[in-house]
Amino acid sequence: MAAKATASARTGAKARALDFVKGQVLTGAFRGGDLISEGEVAEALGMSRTPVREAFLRLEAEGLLRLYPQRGALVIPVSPEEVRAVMEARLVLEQFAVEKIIRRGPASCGAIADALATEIERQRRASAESELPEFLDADRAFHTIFLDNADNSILGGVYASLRDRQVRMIGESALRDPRRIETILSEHASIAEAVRDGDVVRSVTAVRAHLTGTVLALGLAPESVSSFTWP
Amino acid sequence: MAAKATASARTGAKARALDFVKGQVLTGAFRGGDLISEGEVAEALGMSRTPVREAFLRLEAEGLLRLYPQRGALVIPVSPEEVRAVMEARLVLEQFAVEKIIRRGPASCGAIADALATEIERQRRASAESELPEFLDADRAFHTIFLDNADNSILGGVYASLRDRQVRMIGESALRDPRRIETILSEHASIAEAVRDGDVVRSVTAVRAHLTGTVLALGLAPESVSSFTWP
DNA sequence: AGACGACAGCTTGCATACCTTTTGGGAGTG
DNA sequence: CACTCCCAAAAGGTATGCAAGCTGTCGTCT
Repeated sequence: MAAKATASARTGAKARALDFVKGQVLTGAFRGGDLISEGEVAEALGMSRTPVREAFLRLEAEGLLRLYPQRGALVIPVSPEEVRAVMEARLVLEQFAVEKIIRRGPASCGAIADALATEIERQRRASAESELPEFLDADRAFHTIFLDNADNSILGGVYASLRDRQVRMIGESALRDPRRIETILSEHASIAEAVRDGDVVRSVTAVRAHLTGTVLALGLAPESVSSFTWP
Repeated sequence: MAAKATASARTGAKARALDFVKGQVLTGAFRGGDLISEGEVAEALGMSRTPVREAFLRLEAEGLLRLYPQRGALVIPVSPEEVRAVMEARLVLEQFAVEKIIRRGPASCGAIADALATEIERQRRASAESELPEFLDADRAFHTIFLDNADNSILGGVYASLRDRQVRMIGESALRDPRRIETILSEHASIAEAVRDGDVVRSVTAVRAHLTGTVLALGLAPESVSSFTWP
């Protein structure tokens, strides 16, 4: 549900307001701690407060804003605690999804591995051409594959909102280091390989290692993100 | 700080609308498949459409309604697939929480076990007096203890919304059988005991068994709810 | 100088009015 | 008899107006 950026004109003012505010928050144009008002955004977009109001409400439910009565909308500042919680949640969900997919049998493993390989290739190309947005989108797609194929729309929806938040808190900061990009590609490849082999333990381990790497790149203590310890 | 005796009146119309619609959906007064309109609810509550609209929006985000443009709000019918997804998600989250809590050490295990025991006692009393709402509330409290103590507000929030949905889909149907109540109490006791002992494997196993029991009581195939298979 | 209080400006909360879209039924036609 | 077209009723989408609440400030009193 996150990627409908360009469908603005046709889909009513509400969607436009939602995309706009969400975009501003995710890209950091609205910074954490900022207090924004409905009228402000409404005027900027040339619409009335009503659609903006609905967008605010939605974003509050998604955890990006906090609405203070009669005061305004606070862009929730990213706390280290929230980063930790998001990464931990991602770990739990991805671990679940990977294991479930693999246990479904070798047939589907192949298909998934193919999909993963496609995204890795896209990411490699983006990396070579220094297309950061494309790289990030491919990264998102890569990880989304698991949850999209885990046959659980509820957890899939939760995961999507997690990714939104993570994009915001991490941004490109963790990718400043070119070596990090290489590492990501390599870890992704390991995951895809383990999935293709249908090896549950290796796949889960690879996912854990990858996310732990991200946690480290964010400057957090790896122990802070506990989860299932595995056989 | 002031008393909230007049809570329903003091809190705005938005909250009243939200409580009303949510209540109607959860209790089944609005049935799955019903198409309700803003004006309808607004008139019933003696307020304008605006607060009702906001309530609808919120409930859509929570997964209870689906808004069709220019048509109305559909009360999402409970599909077997959704029941399965909810139970699977609960399993994933509770398993995560229990394991994390126990790994924190014996000290906190004791405190948690005490809290669990309190709720079990409340449930036992409610059962003896045939206070079904009280029983359900204690059940909710029992399970919520895990997620509330797992130090992950994000997953905690997800879990809370899951419980809401489950209440709606299950209702009291699964409790028609008095033997089921006995089973629940016994399974809860097993969980609390394993937690007190700080035994990870036994605790997780007990949680799995309990939720699997619920799945069975709902008439679903137990294999349909896959999750981590454990050592 | 410091503290207290009233006021001005901004914000949201809710109501109301108007516009657009959807849809269901009825008249007319093949 | 079935199909199509058209229109009117109804619902949501958006805009706007007004009331109420919170903040910060400025002036006055002690």
